[in-house]
Amino acid sequence: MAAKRSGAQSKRSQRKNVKLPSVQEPPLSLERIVATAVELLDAQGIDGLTMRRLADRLGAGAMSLYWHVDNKETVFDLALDSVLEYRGPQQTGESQDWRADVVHMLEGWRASMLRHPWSASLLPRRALGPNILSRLELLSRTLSGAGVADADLNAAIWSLWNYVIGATITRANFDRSDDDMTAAQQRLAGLSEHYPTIERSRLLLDNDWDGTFRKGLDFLLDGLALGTGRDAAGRNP
Amino acid sequence: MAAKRSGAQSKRSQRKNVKLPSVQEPPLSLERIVATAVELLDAQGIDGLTMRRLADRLGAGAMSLYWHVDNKETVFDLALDSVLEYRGPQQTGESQDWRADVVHMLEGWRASMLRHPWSASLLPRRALGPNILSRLELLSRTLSGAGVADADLNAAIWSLWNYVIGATITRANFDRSDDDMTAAQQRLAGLSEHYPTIERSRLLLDNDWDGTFRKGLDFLLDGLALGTGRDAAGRNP
DNA sequence: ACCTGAACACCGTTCAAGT
DNA sequence: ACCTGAACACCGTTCAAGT
Repeated sequence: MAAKRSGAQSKRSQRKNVKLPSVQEPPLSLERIVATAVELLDAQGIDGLTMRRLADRLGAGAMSLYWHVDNKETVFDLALDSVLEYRGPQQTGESQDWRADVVHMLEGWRASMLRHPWSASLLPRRALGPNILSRLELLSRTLSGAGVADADLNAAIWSLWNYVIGATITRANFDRSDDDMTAAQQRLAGLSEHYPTIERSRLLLDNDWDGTFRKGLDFLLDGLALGTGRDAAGRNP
Repeated sequence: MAAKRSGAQSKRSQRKNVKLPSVQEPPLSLERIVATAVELLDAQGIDGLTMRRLADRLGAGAMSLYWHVDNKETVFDLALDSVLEYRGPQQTGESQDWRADVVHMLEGWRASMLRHPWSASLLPRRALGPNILSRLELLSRTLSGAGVADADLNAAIWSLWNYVIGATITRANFDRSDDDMTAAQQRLAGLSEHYPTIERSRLLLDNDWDGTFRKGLDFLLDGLALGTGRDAAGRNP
């Protein structure tokens, strides 16, 4: 092994030694790259994904990835889409409970993203892949079938999108820095004259994330259901 | 269009020369650092903020910042909070239109973040600063005064939070890569057998962002208002 | 067709040193 | 008290070169 004599300890050469020659890696492929990228993201977070580190984990030379992939952005795109995998609604027949269908799909979507906490923050800044498009299509069809007026349809879909995205990003991030939250609440205790209401309701200590997600979703769906009966213009202030 | 595409020429030495000796910079201070960081973020986006670049723009040596600031994270925290500045509700007296108050505050919040498109994505992953806490406190008080039951209060607040965060992050990011959206819609055109509903409703071409934001917010507030009259448990499926 | 190391132009941060 | 350059351990990506 070419000991590179780097300035500090020979951590690098040690790493090289660990790669046993008997365990011969399968050849690189897009699938392996993407799967390993997801592993790395799950383990180290969004800043932990490094082209060099990824190649290392694949047992490949640092620059080999660039034959399979244009750049790092592409790796993010592929990893994200692979994690949002969605195989349509379970039953093809007509469901009579549109609301349950919507809740089911959105909770599943949220769960997928929480399994890979880096994914939610990534989603809004990438182009929409086929998997999220499928979810949007299902949402659209379900709401339309439930009686949401055409003029309201896009706003309805985006409002659900916004809600899910916002909830999941918030949860995924607070999850990682949990003490931030309790620290914030404790700071609040000292400032109860400034923030008496959220201090009293213990807003920042509420960690029934699933329940709160569902409850807020119900508010939103209540509002959507309200509109289904009547003309879209006829809402009274 | 500033020439972003500098091949390998003497950009660095040129930059140094530009710093005229006659213009003598005021001394470094937290305020100047934060203000310049916001400028830089506005101009170059979240990846454009670099400790070295920031110091350069301040006319200071690269490492001078570290005397005023612990690390880059701190710069982000301070820049974010400075952008969310909030001076409470306009009038101290009781308002009789809680709904207008909520809409007003949330639209202002969103507008602040859209003026600094990097801020929305940053917000959920940082500790909550005093400015957002003020907004949450106001929200809490207003909803409570409007008759939202204590048991529903936190879910109500978080649902509005989620909605605003999700909407603003989505908008800020689609804004920056506008062609992604039309590209996606054009891809859709070729795949109309897969996504007929969102193809028909032109979901991805709807760029009345403000109107859609308001409409979805109204759905959510409709749902919240629904719950105010009666017991929280008495919602029929 | 597939993989590689060297090299370039960057990063954030530490540290000893300057005024 | 405030600022600095050199240095370290990293980055993403290009390129010429290897098989």
